[in-house]
Amino acid sequence: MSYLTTGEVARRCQVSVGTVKNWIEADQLEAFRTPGRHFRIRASALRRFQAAFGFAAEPDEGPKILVVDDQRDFVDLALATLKELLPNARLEGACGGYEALLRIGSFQPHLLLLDLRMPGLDGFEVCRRVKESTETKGTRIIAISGFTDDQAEGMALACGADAFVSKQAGFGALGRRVKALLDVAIRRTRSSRPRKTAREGRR
Amino acid sequence: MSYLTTGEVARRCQVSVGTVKNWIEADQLEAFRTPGRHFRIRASALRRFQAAFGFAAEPDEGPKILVVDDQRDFVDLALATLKELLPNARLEGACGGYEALLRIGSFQPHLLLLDLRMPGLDGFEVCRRVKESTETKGTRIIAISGFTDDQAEGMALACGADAFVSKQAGFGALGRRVKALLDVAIRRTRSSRPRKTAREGRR
DNA sequence: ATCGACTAGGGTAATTTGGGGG
DNA sequence: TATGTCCAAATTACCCTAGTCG
Repeated sequence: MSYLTTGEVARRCQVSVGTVKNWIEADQLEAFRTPGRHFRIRASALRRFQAAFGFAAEPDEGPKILVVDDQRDFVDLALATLKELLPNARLEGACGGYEALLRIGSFQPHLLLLDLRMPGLDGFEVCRRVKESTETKGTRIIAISGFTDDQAEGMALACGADAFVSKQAGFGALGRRVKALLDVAIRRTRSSRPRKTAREGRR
Repeated sequence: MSYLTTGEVARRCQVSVGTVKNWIEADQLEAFRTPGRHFRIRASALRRFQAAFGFAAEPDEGPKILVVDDQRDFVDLALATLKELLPNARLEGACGGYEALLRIGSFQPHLLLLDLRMPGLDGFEVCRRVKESTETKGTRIIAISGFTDDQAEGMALACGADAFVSKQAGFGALGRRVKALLDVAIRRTRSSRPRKTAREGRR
């Protein structure tokens, strides 16, 4: 959360990396360098920059959270509970791994609550795929398991999960994890400008 | 797609860039500037503008087609070929079943060209899931197989595919199928001519 | 020490700006 | 009044290789 690279700034401002470097060289954006001459930008410096140039972020509509479990009961329960904990969050649910992938694409959540043990496409695989795709790799993932299963935790983290919580820990613990990770997930942009835009402008 | 340039707005509204700048200067369209004084328009601001001035909210964008195969070679080939057959279609590709599900969610194509034989998550399963979800069940699917495999055709149709084409039939046959199904998937496709700036980025 | 992912730096191409005038 | 067009200069995007990060 504290220091950003030029690429991360570029994604947030929807601009190329070279442009960010121009801004830095023109002293419009404050930055310092690592010993290897790579730039680092403080989050506070970026906020000042954005404020100065009207690069206001989208009116924040609140974080998006997707709950995934093969049991619809648990999904409903989690959605209801989270709605109280995070009144301005946008919540959706998916039942099973296949539906999860489809919905991740359409909903583009900041955070995923992902049950590991699901028939068919399980949480480990979902985790791997989400972190593999450049479009969705910024999505934070909290892996959930109903078992006290040390192996599950290790495997989930190996698949790219950002945290692991057992269902036995209760929603209090889960909620705290969610809040902690949301701070990171919102900042870490999911770049939505992969295209070489503007040239293929047709219609 | 949160920030747009003047050129992108101009294309969407079918006016020239200068006109867009006039709108901005007249405070009819909200915008901010990059440090280099280039304008950026928030997508939400453009929506407000279009609503306020009764701008047609771009009904005619052309069909969206997603090509799915585990071999990137085939995906590239299909995209290049379809680009000629359907100049105003928006084309994207996905490599493998998992990436396909994610991209179906985000791209929301009208039509899917789906290879059946893929390692991991195969085309049959993708087919089933797409037709199962209420959000995506309207997506038309052309199943593709490299084998002359009568079983594949029957299985694909059982999984919900709308058509089956063997790779041996060639792109001509595939293209005809695509056009036929697109008419069903989209009611009308108004062809709008790009202005004289039709330019291909090649190098 | 290896490895993948990312960055710096530069050179070039493409787009945008702003103004003046159809 | 609103919009389309022409222009030079500025800004931004894209491409490459060597080097850094973790």
